Amino acid sequence: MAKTRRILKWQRDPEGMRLRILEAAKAEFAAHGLAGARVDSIAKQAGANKRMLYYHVGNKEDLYLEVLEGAYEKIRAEERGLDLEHLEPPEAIARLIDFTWNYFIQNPEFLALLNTENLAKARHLKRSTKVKSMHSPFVEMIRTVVTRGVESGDFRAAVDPVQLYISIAALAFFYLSNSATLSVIFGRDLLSKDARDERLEHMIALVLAALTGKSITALGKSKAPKLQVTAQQVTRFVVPGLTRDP
Amino acid sequence: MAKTRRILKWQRDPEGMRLRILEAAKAEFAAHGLAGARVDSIAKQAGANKRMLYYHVGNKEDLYLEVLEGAYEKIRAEERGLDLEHLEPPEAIARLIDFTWNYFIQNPEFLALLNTENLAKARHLKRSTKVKSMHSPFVEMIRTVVTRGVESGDFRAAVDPVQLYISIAALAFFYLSNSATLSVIFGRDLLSKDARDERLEHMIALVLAALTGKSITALGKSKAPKLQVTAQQVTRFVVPGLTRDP
DNA sequence: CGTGAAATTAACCCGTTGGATAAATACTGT
DNA sequence: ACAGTATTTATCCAACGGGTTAATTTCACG
Repeated sequence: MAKTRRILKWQRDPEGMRLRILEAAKAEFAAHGLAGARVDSIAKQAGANKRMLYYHVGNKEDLYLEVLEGAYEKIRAEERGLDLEHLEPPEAIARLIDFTWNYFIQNPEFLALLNTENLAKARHLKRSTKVKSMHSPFVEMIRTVVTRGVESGDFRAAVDPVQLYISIAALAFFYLSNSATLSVIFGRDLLSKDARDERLEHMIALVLAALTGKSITALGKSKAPKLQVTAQQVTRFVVPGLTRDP
Repeated sequence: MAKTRRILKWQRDPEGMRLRILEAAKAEFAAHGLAGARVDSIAKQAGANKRMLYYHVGNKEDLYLEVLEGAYEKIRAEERGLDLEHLEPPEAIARLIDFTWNYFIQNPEFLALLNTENLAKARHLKRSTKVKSMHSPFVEMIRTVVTRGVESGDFRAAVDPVQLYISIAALAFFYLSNSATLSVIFGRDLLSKDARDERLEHMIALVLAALTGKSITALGKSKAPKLQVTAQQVTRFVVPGLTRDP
């Protein structure tokens, strides 16, 4: 026949479409922020029509909130998979730092989304019951690790787990989130493989030195020999596929 | 006469106008980011007309870059005023942390502007010869302080001054820049006076403990007496409000 | 004074953008 | 097959927002 046989034009795929929309939205919001994101751009990137966004998710802000919630869900899920219970306290902390670092490296949109939400003074997050109920397991993990460390004598002093958690996140987050401006200021590429390795080593050395009182190498001077837990060991242990973009 | 005597409508003030425009632009860009900022809003906030922005500065991006450069100029100027040469190494580091912390607290727009610029992958900063020539004096200050500290025995090991500089900035920057989302997540106000004091103490304790090897109180437990604090005590002391909201 | 440049205002232009409407097409169950 | 609903497409639009044009007013200087 002439009219019906014009090749199938499209097929239904609600879930798939929804996922593609959210994925595209995540990329767009991460790249341009909330105000800078373009709804049409998200639609095109999702291989869809703008109308689809409103049909499947809602308006721009709904879309944004859903993306944000998804981002928190994802990191919380991965956090739960990291059990530090069976490790010696210093190794547990090193592992925690290593995880945080690599998660941020592999999920740069997460950093951008958090910055965007903070620019908005967490306006959306406050309205999200979902996110507020997703507690990070890290605080409790850290608390028990620190307690164990103090009791075993590995650590000299106790730390508020929330402060430590924030500090570990800070050391990694700031470096990566601000790598663009910092690279310009310092005139060197902070995202090169060497620079990243050096940074990870420095962070682990700094925190462990503070906690244990033992000097770990030279506070993160790269190619250092392997006394105690070196960053290389940990890195090799946790992160096989660290390489990044072209 | 009826027509000429209608009270003076406006007076000339080029420099003043320019300053008010830049001040208003700083506030607007800091509050909404580059894409979210509204040119009309800046004009109104400056007590001016939109046309004035273009007359005195240039288009939106010129305006933004000028604001950004001004922000860097300001912090660099204050940094230069801080001489750490005559202080004992540990005190110099503590002073540096204290300065960074308080500067960030008193200039929150600076944090927002940096985040905005990083979202733009430092696109504007790269084009700014002005900023690229404004090196922070801190890196060299830190280098000499660390060297002195190692020689005097105050510090156990040398650190890359750039890494240390970034780490100090990170500990303060992340906490403040992300205080909105963190406050929601942890269910407590991280910007209260007590919380801020506690944070400052923690940062100083963390860095100095790592550098000197000596345990400074209990890694930043606030009003705590100088007895070695046990984990239980810390837990009880720090975590009263860890339970989550409604 | 009065005149010309500098500073400021008022009004308009026009592409963009978030959002809405309505029509078309694919599936599902019967 | 067929009806009814779920999904998708094709347009449309009113508001917004950056930028411009042109007219108006102030002031320094002769």
